[in-house]
Amino acid sequence: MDKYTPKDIEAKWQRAWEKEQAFDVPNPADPAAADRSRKSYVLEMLPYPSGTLHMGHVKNYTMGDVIARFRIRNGFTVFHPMGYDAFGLPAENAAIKTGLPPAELTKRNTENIEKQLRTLGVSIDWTRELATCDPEYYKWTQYFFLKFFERGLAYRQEAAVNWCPSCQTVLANEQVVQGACERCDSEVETRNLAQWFFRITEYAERLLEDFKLLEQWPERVITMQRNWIGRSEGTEVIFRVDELDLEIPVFTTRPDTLFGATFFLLAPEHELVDKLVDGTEREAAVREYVAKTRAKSAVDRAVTDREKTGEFTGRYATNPVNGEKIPIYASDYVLMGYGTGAIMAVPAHDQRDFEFARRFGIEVRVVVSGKREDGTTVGPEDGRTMETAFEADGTMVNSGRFDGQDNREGGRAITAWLQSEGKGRQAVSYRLRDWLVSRQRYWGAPIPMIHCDRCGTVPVPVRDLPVLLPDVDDYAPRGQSPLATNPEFVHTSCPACGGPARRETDTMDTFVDSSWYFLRYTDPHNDEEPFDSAVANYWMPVDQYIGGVEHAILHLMYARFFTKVLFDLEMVDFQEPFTNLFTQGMIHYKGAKMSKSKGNVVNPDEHMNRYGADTLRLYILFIGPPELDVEWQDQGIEGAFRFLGRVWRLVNEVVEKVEPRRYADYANEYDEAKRLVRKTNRTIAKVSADISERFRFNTAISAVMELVNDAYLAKDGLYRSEEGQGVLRFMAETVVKLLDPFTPHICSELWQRLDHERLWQEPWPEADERYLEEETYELVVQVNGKLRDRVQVPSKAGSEELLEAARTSAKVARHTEGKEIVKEIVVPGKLVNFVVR
RNA sequence: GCCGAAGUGGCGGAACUGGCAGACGCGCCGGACUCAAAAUCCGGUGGGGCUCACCCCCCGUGUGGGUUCGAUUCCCACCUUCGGCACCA
Repeated sequence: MDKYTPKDIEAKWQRAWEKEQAFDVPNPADPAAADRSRKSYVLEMLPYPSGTLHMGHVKNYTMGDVIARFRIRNGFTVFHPMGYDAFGLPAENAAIKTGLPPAELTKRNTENIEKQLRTLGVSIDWTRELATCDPEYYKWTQYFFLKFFERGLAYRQEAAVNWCPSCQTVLANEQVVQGACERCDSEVETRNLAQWFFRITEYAERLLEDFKLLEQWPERVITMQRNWIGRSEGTEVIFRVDELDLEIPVFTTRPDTLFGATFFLLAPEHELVDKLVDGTEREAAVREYVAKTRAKSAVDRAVTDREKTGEFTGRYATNPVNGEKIPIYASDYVLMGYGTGAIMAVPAHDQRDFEFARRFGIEVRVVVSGKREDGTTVGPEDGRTMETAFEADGTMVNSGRFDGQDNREGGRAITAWLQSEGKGRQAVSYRLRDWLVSRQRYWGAPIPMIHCDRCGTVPVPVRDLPVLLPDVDDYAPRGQSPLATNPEFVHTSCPACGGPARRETDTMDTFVDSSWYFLRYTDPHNDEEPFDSAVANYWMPVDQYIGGVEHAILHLMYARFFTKVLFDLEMVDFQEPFTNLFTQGMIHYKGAKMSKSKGNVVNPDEHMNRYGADTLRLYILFIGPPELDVEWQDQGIEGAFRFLGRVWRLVNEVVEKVEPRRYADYANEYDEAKRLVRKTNRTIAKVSADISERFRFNTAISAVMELVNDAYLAKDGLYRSEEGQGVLRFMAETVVKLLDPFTPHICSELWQRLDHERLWQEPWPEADERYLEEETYELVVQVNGKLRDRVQVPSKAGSEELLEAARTSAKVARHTEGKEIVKEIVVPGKLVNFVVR
């Protein structure tokens, strides 16, 4: 018998798959009429080509490959494409360091990644490969930008935005983590800049609503998105500044406390702040406060336990419900980005307002009385003495004609009254903000807009797309896009009036690129349009999407948003891009997540060289449940390799000792043989269920290991009879068939040696019902819930029979002797329990 | 602070609807093969106790309670770890 040499075997079968175009799936001739019931779109999140694959990628693509191969063999037409999220900062930063153009560097990296993916043996339709940095691709990204612009969904506005001083670019809210840049961890600053936004807030309600279409999404991903969108219901109340004849709306979730508003706050950035203090004696102090706030970093400002600060504007707002005039302050605990940037402050019933009021000596007026959690009560006169705000529900007091009402009901009544008076209305507020998509960096898709002094901001006509990314000499970020340094790029003529004009020099956030790539796969070479709708409607939505949970909000929410816009544009006929989502856990090493900075990275290439792709694939799935974080163990992979060696020797021995195509009729087998037939069938059932139902690859693999272990123990006896040999051949073929999705190379090789061909097309085995049931089983016998004995009983035995069998056990008798049996519990198929006293 | 997930041998992890805790793998121990080693094959391996040949008993799934004939599984409280959000009015 020859040795198991993964290198040769893997190269051999990778060549075979390529030559046979085993995984290429053409589009149907008439996609609109084609039957969609047997198609399956299996997709893993596309990699960012950062040089080499890491273990997370290996896990991701192996999992996708198992699903894809399993579905192919279950008769599905599996659509399984691959591409590269090739724009982005790292390539640009590397370019700055090495001087190599990002395009060149990226090309080199994508080629390397492709090679690695092929070495890993994933079943990809390579004819559909794409890179988001190719002009043939980003032409259409720009096209969508124009479509969004047409619909008013893309707009440019000056706003306080997140600025990363190290990346020298603005960032979307989603890319700021705890006040720091998601990429480089630098503290993010706030700057007022004119930037491009996508109006994702307009889709907030639909993004929430359509969670109901996503039954197979992990609950936590949905929860994270739901929290991010942050819908809250409340009331908009209009306060007036009579002196200046101004109206300032505020949003509140507690209209019931309106009578308790004793002051009014504006975010320091609020545009009205200027107006309120202009030319007054408070002007200097307020302006200084505003300036101080602006200088504060996002991190500092987010600290919640620092003392409340603010500055009186000298103006008063009129409370619509009682005509009371309350002082207006500017304070930095009011955020410009949420609600209206202004709030009514009710210190008695909001802890933050309470702290502010105590500090500034403002009246605290209780308008809801009730019981605190600690049992003490808060009454109408307690405003002066209370030490914390009372935020719970109760009865309304100090609230004029609403006194005595339950506060929730009273809140509704107040809202209704405001509405009838034209002084307020029911309102919904979202935490979600519009998606900031412009970046002051080089390596991205140029935003296809032109600034003309006469016509304003004008879109580039579709026929002029793509707006090609020009060459520049210097990629270094200097606070404006490097594209601005290329005069030939910047200077152009206005598409509207023909006069001289300047191109927009910002590029798009790379999350725009990855918000529609799954659609381009369906029609990747179309140069007339981004994709043919009928073709996209045929393959989409993605039946199974697999990726890291780190994209729970960013990519997954943006892609959902994009799909909904495309639905509204009537380019697709579905509202959600990914029907099922599986989020994989991370691989830890030495107690921490693998990262270059920690120096605990395990390089997949090394292991592929040493043990082969099959071993790596097998181990990475065997290591633990795919959705959880797991710990990489260096010696563990050795075990996976040993197991494949065991399979190799077992199957080859069967090939040598058993004539081809010898199968026995197992119906009348002797015990030894029958046992292995049963085990084989049970393994088929277990592996099939584990793969299809819960992605439990680890237990599927261990089931095959058990079968192989049993086979080793039984084989020497079985070789001696023809029937036994038939059973062994059946076992060997089954092992190869079941293992194929995990370790396709060695399985294809063994399948060939078993005198068959094209395992990847072989129908998935089905368990024979007749062999799933045993004739007898081990009945557990307990006394008072404690295990005392096990007895063999016939499978068909009834309760009486089981009790009888249990009673005859000597071990049981020892524990029941001299005691009274008060109860007998019989669970057929499982156990008998005697309760004694 | 709020929301969510998870705590099981020396380690990674099993246990489907409440019914044999520790499957499978790693590591370790022992045996076979060998001049020897590696590889391979076979066996053992949660802790403690005992009048310890594998007979038997007790304890044991983060902690403390509860429901139940019976709880890793359900309920309550708490502790720890990880992830998300965090002055959102």
